[in-house]
Amino acid sequence: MTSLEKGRFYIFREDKMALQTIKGTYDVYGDRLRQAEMVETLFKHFMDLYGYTMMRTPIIENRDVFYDKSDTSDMVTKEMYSFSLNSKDYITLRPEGTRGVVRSLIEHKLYSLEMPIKLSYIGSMFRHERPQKGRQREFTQLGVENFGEKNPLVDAEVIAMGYFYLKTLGVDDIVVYLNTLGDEASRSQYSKALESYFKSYEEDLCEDCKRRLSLNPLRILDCKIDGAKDFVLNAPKMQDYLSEESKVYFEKVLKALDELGVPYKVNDRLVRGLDYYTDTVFEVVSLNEASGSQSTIFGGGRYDKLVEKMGGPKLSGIGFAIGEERLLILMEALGLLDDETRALDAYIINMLEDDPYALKVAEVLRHNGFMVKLNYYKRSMKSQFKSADREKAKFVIIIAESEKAKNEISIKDQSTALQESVKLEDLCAYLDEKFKGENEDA
RNA sequence: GCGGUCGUGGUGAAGCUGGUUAACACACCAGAUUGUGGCUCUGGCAUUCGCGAGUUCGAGUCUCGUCGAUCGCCCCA
Repeated sequence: MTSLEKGRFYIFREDKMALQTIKGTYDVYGDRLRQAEMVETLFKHFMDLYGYTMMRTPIIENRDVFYDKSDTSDMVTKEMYSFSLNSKDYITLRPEGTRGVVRSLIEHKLYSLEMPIKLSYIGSMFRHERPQKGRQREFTQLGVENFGEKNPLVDAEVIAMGYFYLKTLGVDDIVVYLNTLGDEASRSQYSKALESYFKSYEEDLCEDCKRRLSLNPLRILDCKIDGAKDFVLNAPKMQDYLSEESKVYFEKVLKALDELGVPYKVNDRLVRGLDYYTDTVFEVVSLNEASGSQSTIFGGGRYDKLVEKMGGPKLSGIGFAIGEERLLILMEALGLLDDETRALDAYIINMLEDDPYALKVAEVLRHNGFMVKLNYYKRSMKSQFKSADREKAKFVIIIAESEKAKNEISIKDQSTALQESVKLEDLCAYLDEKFKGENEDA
């Protein structure tokens, strides 16, 4: 076999695997796409209500936008899709949205705008993880970022916005968890205290926690294996390491949420995974079993040092991201997604062969705002009626030689089964009249 | 990255200890009904069981590999 033959063979059949989506990625179409767009449309509406500006940043960024030597999270250390085209400059598929927005904020000096700066985004994120329900390698986040004003009212507004967004979608079966990690100094102090405390129990820790001990001891607190053990429950408490300022700040956030009617649970073992969080952190968890083990619908927190760390000015920030696919899984379980195909206004049964006449009628109707499909090729009238049923057409229009000769069409109201003849030039007015009546009834 | 389960048509699936025409249902197409559907009846619809190799006289059924899905760990949205 020559290399050319081999090559051609390869392209067409030898490796069939090349013809499927890569692991953890999916094609989205039809009902599923409409549902996703519905969720996104409401999100954009909420952004208008709360004064956020939508933003699109590139899906690929320089690796350093995300990569930070001090960052211990798995996301940064082992889940990023990074590659290099010249073995020098590394490019990364964004694993999250916040850092791209911060990069943009710094690059374009958006911080000269009036504070707070409210930005939001919708887009694909990429993480190289083992896929499972609610966890894909390419997934969609709806996120918000709020910069430049450190104020408990801002925290409360951000959390409330996310909560009311879910409420408006009809989502319940959720719980909002809140915690405060304190400022950076108290967080690292606490972290050290935990490390030395757990050091003496090292033998009793699970394998994962042994690893966490030096990496991020806070995570031991919410470990599923060790979390319930006595020595973990008796570990030093965050509260004892918080500055008075942080405590007061957190109290104010809680009070504002009470005022707004946002239910929440304070969970002092809530530790967010990304290293840049400080002070207020929160997540919304689904209690529905359909969500499986990936039950966090959205999560976020305050990140007052991130902008500065990335080379920008001292600028506080808070934000969250919603996992769109997880949200849709929950909504489906709650029966909030409808699969209704959109009903057609009219379906044209076309008995003419090789004649654009019916197409012309369809165009006239479409130009007048009616949703129309038509039959293009020779099929029995019976099967064309079946198509009309499947499309849930409100009216069926029949066009054959006799109609064309008289310059009219036959039109049948599917709800009443009444059929009449209408002059072509009167068709739009006829339908307008019909639909007007229908709307008044509704 | 680790462990468990699974992979048959457009869909849901049957297929027993390997045996040779791959059930059944829904959907779809055609006809009965040559310009009128949603009921009924009749017929059609998987050269093939994710992909590849092996064992065997013979594999959808066994073995290995691989790809994918799923559940849990881990991680996080």
